[in-house]
Amino acid sequence: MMRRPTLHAVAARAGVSKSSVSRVINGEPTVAPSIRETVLAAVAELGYVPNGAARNLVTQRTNTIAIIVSDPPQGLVSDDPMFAMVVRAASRELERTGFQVSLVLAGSDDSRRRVEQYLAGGHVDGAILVSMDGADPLPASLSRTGLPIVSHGRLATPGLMPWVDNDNQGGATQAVQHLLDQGRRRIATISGPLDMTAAQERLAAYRDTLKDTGRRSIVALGDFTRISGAEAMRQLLDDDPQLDAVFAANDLMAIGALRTLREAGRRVPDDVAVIGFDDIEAARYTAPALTTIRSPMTDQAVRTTQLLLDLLSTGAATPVVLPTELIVRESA
Amino acid sequence: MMRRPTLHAVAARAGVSKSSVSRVINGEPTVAPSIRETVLAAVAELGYVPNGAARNLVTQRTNTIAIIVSDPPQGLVSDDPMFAMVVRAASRELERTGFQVSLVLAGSDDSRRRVEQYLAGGHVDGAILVSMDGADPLPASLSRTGLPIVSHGRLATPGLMPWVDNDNQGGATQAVQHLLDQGRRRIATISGPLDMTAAQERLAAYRDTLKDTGRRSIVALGDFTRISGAEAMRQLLDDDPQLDAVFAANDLMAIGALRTLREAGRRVPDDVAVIGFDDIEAARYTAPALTTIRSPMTDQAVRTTQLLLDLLSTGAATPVVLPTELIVRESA
DNA sequence: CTGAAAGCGCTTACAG
DNA sequence: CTGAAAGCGCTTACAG
Repeated sequence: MMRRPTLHAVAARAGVSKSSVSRVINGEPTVAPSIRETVLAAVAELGYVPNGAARNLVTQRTNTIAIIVSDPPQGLVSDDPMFAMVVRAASRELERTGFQVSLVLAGSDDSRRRVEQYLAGGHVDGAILVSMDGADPLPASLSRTGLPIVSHGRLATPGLMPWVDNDNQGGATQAVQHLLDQGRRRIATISGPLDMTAAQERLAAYRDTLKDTGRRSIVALGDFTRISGAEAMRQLLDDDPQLDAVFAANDLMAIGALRTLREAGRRVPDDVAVIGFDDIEAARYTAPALTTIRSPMTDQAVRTTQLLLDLLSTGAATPVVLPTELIVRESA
Repeated sequence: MMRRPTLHAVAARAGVSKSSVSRVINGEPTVAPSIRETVLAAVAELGYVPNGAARNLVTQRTNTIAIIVSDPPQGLVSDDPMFAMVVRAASRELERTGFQVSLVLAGSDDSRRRVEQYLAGGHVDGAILVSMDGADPLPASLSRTGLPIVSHGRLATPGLMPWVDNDNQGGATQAVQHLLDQGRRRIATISGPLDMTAAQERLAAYRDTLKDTGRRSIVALGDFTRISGAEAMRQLLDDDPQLDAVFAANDLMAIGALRTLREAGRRVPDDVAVIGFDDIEAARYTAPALTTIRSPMTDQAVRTTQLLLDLLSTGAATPVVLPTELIVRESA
């Protein structure tokens, strides 16, 4: 493979100094038009493209941002539309501002260590962290690198870094209140894994809202996947055959619950009302269509990215909470 | 922000030469144990991490692989489980072998140009290309960079680079044959966008299989999204109210078709049989559960990655086709 | 406006 | 086994 042309080669070809070539390449205004022209011609002829590593080394910048997804072993990330949303929205946003995206999936302890090395090695200018697990050591260790980092989602430990999240508490309250307004009496919930802040907040709001009306909580645990929702629903039906409503902490689990209810011969919403959380695309295609809480996921990812950009430029940024919205369809 | 320690600082601290520090860092065996120890101690004390840019510059390697997703404006990628699968499987696989992943979403002409610059700039050692659109100029232009690149999915232009794909033709034939075996007489199809090779191959197999039995084709066009499947189904019902089966070229469109059929009061599979393609997770949760063709998406992504690794090490690699499997559930 | 020179932080022959 | 020196390909003060 032929070696790619360097700045030096371009300078020789154009008959000017390397400094001048560099200035033209970087669009500096202080270059005579005649020089600019010959340089540009030489660049085109040789097919010159600046070497990234050399540039990074001297400028101490990389123009790349890491998206770090702390993926628990069970694989939250795998099939969750959230993952694609975040990656896509963030990466579009970053591209618009001239950044490259480096994606890091950190699952094992081992890979977590590598992320730290990676950030410490100066490979990126900043990072977006997606870590839902409250027990995850990554946020703390990454924050110690001193690099600008923002979190997509509130962190269990406050003060580590700025974050953007949707209003989990408000959304869950809306959901349960909607069920209450419909006259539902035995309202169960399928919670997400309790080491995730989003799951904690949604469960707490469910509990508080019911408590205010003197009703008791009926809780089954899932892990935000469809299958876990189906299983939790089965358990709920065993525990309390009389229940007439379920609030699933996300749409995926609601979809699983819908399947179990169908298999058990319960009609939705006639026998049991079901409400989810997130308003993923699939919620419009379930039978019956899923009533849910819209959490602005794409928007959240965009805001997270913007927050990072702010942090990068001003050095300061404050958390933001995005409002949710009740979307009434057929299931409740 | 304090400047991070350099090799030089470690050498000074340990009282040895930079060469020795470098050797220890890189695990070279030709280092006296005593030196190794003092160096390691100094590294730990100072919290030294090698600078990536400097390393890349001198070694002419980056240890990073780009995953380039050529995302058409309509946003194939957005909500398609395929996207997450590929990114996830490839990135896990690459991490295991010590590579970083750089994710590039190339939609616009503008961003396509930037990808080329990025690759030409020596930022990565190789790339995985996900480009479904047969008219996409990216495969050709990227292949010209001379970098090792493999394609996830067969390319319209042969010979550009090695690829991995599932057996679209075989799978579609299985699907239509299954419908035929059930005694279905008017079998329609919802095709994917015809500039994508997967859609072309699936449609061609549908046509060929029907032609062999003297039946006529009934085709509606979608773009691989749920909504397009719902719309295509509506049109199909208008055009031919007598149809008794539909082969959707992917599961997402089949899910859309299911909704339209439900709204139109058609029972599935009694009135109309529906079969999809891909066997995404959601196919198990539709009502009725979706009969489909399993295309090993995760497997495909893993194989694509391995192919790239082969190419990187041996300089040669040949295309691979993965077999599909009929998964019979309730809808057909 | 232009060029010569220094330097970014590493690795790697080359002597010893 | 160890160290001094050159060099990877750029940018950026500094003179002129």
